[in-house]
Amino acid sequence: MAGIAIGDVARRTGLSVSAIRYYEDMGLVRPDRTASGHRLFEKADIRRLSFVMIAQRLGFSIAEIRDALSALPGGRTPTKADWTKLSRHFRRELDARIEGLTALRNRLDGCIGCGCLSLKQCALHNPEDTIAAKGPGPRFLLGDELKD
Amino acid sequence: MAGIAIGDVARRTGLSVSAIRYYEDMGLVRPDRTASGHRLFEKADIRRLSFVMIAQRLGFSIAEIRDALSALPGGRTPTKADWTKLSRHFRRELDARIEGLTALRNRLDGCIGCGCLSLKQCALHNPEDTIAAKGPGPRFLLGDELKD
DNA sequence: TTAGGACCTCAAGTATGGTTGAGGTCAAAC
DNA sequence: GTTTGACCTCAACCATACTTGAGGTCCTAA
Repeated sequence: MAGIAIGDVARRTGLSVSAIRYYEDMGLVRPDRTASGHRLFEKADIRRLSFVMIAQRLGFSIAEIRDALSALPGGRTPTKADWTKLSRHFRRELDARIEGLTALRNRLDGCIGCGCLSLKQCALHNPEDTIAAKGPGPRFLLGDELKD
Repeated sequence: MAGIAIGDVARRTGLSVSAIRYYEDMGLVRPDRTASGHRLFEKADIRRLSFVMIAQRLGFSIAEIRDALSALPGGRTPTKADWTKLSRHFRRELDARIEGLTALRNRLDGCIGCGCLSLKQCALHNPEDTIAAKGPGPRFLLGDELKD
């Protein structure tokens, strides 16, 4: 077969056509082209895009997903073992995020207990954590000199 | 005392001046003004902003935080009990998110086991979940008719 | 052969969470 | 009294993850 058109890929993944084109721009897929410029996808691309959707749902950014996908073999169609390896990587990352969030929640418990939520002794005052904080987070979690 | 200037609030919370002004625009704080237009904050606002920082770090959006803060009393300075109540609300939300993420991770495990990651029988194929999916997520998690 | 849908590119718009800069005012120290 | 730093507003800009629209081409079926 000669390849799958973008509309068919959209129907089969549930993605929008525009999102798929965007993912190509972002380097997540590299479809072939017909002589006239139409994209031609392979079945492996559908798996690839499904993986993108799952990873996004797990909270990973396009950039992170692109980095992870770059670990897939270039020359051949990825095997089940390749995908398993990739999934394990995400599983580890996910474990870390859940752990970080749980730790933060437990500290929030401590703060509920003491009612402080803004004192410098607060257990939440630990800006060095690498939790789920994505994007330009607060430079410090809590201020100091809060003696009210 | 006559109130705290925005620069002092910034120093005491670790927020930038521009972020504090942005938070005012978003309705998270409502400082008084001097006759000449300068913002005057109260100590309670510093606690409020500290709470905003914590909640952001826990992954909540400005809109969610604003909604939560609207539960605080309007006429008087919030008491420790008011803050505790608010924290418990966030704790419940956080529990739900951790739970959702854990469930998703466990399902990912199943998929690693079967190596599918894109088949319609996959346990990850459940678009009805209310997990950490924020923003305009994928309309479906996985496509169908993937028989490769 | 021609109508229609599906495809193409590129630019601009949406939302979130801010930062940065221009242009101007205010207040306290010297 | 004037200068300096902190404050003010408003508009524009950054990144992320896309969508939407304009203007045009391709392909298939009647």
